Amino acid sequence: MATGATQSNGTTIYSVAERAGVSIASVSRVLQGSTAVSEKTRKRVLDAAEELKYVPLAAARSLAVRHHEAHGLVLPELSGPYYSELLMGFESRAADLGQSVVLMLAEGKDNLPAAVRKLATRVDGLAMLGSAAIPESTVTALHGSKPVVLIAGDPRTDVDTVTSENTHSAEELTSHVLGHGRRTLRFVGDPDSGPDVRDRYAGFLAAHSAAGLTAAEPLRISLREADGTALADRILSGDLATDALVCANDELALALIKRLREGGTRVPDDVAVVGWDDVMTARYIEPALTTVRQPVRELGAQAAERLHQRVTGGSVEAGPLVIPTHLVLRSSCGCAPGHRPDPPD
Amino acid sequence: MATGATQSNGTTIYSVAERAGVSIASVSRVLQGSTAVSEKTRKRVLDAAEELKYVPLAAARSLAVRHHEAHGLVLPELSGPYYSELLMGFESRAADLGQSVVLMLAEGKDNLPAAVRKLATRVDGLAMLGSAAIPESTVTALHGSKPVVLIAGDPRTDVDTVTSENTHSAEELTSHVLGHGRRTLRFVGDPDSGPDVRDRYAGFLAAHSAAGLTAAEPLRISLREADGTALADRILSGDLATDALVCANDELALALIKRLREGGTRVPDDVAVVGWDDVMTARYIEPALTTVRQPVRELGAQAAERLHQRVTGGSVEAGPLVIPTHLVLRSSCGCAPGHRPDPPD
DNA sequence: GAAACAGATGTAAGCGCTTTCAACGATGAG
DNA sequence: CTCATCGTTGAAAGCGCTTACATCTGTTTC
Repeated sequence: MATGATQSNGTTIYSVAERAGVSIASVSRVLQGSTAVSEKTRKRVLDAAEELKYVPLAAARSLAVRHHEAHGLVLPELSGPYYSELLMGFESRAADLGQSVVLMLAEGKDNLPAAVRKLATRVDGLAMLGSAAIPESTVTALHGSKPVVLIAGDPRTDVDTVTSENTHSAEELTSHVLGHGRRTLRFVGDPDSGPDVRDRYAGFLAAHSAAGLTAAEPLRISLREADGTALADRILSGDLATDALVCANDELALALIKRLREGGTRVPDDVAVVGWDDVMTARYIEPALTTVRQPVRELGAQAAERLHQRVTGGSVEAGPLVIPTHLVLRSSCGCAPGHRPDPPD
Repeated sequence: MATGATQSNGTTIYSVAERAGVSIASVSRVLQGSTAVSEKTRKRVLDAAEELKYVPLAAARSLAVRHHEAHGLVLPELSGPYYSELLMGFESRAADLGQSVVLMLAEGKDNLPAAVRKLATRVDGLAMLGSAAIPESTVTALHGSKPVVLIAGDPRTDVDTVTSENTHSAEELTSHVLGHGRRTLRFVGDPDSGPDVRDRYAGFLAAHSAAGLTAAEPLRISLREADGTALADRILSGDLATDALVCANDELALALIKRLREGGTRVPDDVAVVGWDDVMTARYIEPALTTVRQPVRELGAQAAERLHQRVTGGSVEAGPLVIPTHLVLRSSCGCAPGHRPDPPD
């Protein structure tokens, strides 16, 4: 490593052509595996490329063919399993479709719109999380020049959207808790913080009406651990009467359970707690967390797929795409432990 | 959405120039914020670009300036917090340096070397995890044409490497467990599965020699939950005598604790269990897991930084980079609960 | 008032690749 | 033997952008 011997060696399609004793057109042809090329030429080109350690310049190809063969993906951040799963699904499908993925994390960018615009510069289309805090104006502006798909945002008709089902599962979950005889349920999370939480709250409400009950106001806190812990303290102090907490995500539910038990409250006996997402910890905590499993990976894959359809202009099955979720009953809701086996991963 | 109204509108630097009544050179200049341009021209260009919804084509710029302004990153996959953290660190630093990141996940690619070569085509340099299963030959071949940095692999001198400290912390951790009076420790994980595990096992060994003890053979299983559970069953069956398990990662430790306790074994009383990584669940499980915290995010950031130095050919502080780790003592090792507060996140 | 200069702008030459089109040689049919 | 045909190949024209370099205008200086 004494000398920076590494850098991009300046071999181009010309060097290869020369070495192989053919024209650049032929080199291009064999490298693209495209049109007919004689076996002899093919071999000579391949050998030359090998010897020269030729690495094509994607930019040049992109320029010539006028597309990037890359999808952009904007996520808020990556903590927790949710975004990771989504990303895995997206990357995997994108790769299957021959697309690279260039990733951008919103967190920490001081000028998000600018960052997104820059991203748009090098991809054929981009997918972004509804929660990534991209200004609406930026979204529509982009959408004016490149295909955009929104993930887990509000279904809408002017832009492609891919979301997972919220309201129905939330209603089902809430009804289940009600079925355990609980009556003073509280929804934990701020319905105004985003479409997901809003819809889950709507399901919470719906379950109450269906049972002829009226639901209490939501406990509007952020979806982070610290806020859950603080809320648990309020409950422990007797400040807040409840026998079941329906949380907008698992992180909150987990924090609540942990602190509540530390404070001597029995879960689920004194207060049941249910979450949303089915993160790994949900299975490990005592009591195991009843929650809702989202097919997050599938969500990502669908987004990549949809985007690709738009980019290639192929058959565009329009309309918002909604992916179903399902309940995972464990014991934190009041079900007997071992009541049902965990579904396989 | 009736018509695919969306696609890449064909506005180029020429359209903008025409609209603004200036030359393309001027447009380029204001868009790059480069050379002096009169205030008047600047405004006209900006307005024109705005009206035309102009989105530059990164490929054209890349071709002209002869670099991509992008870093490639190859990870094995994304489950668990480790790779996510790494990725966040990498993306964040890369963004600070003005680089896009194009991500590739090794998992599921049938032809990895080909995929990596394709990636190399569109970035200025690439970072990859030592554990991503890239054939050595591919690495060196790539390294011949673009800067490469290896993350969490073996420190080496022919390629840049960024790793976190393993052996020393493992020794410290093991000594700590020994200090609790445990004597039949078992190391859980396969030292041959990669440099990380190998080095942790080396520390395990070192601690034993330092105490004048001889260590038992490692329990060679994969780092996944299922294997941990299976191992716990073996222990429960009395098949394996041990009073402390030093696990190669948290996932294993967690699975072990869970199953062991389900089986009636007390942790840490009957058998202590410690892990590595400090994943989120480590704090939630009962008993809270003693483990080693890796500055994973920093690892990613350093990789991005190092790569960028290589790419720009700037001052190349050569040599492998090793980032320190530190013990997080909780109660699964035998320390009294509440023994020490969790460090803040 | 002319010369010298500085700032702003335009002209044009690539950057490395794909792809159309024409040219070529070899082959088979008539 | 000639002509059409076919499979291969090469020449060359871009793709949209950056950036020397040349040009032009308006100042400043003596």
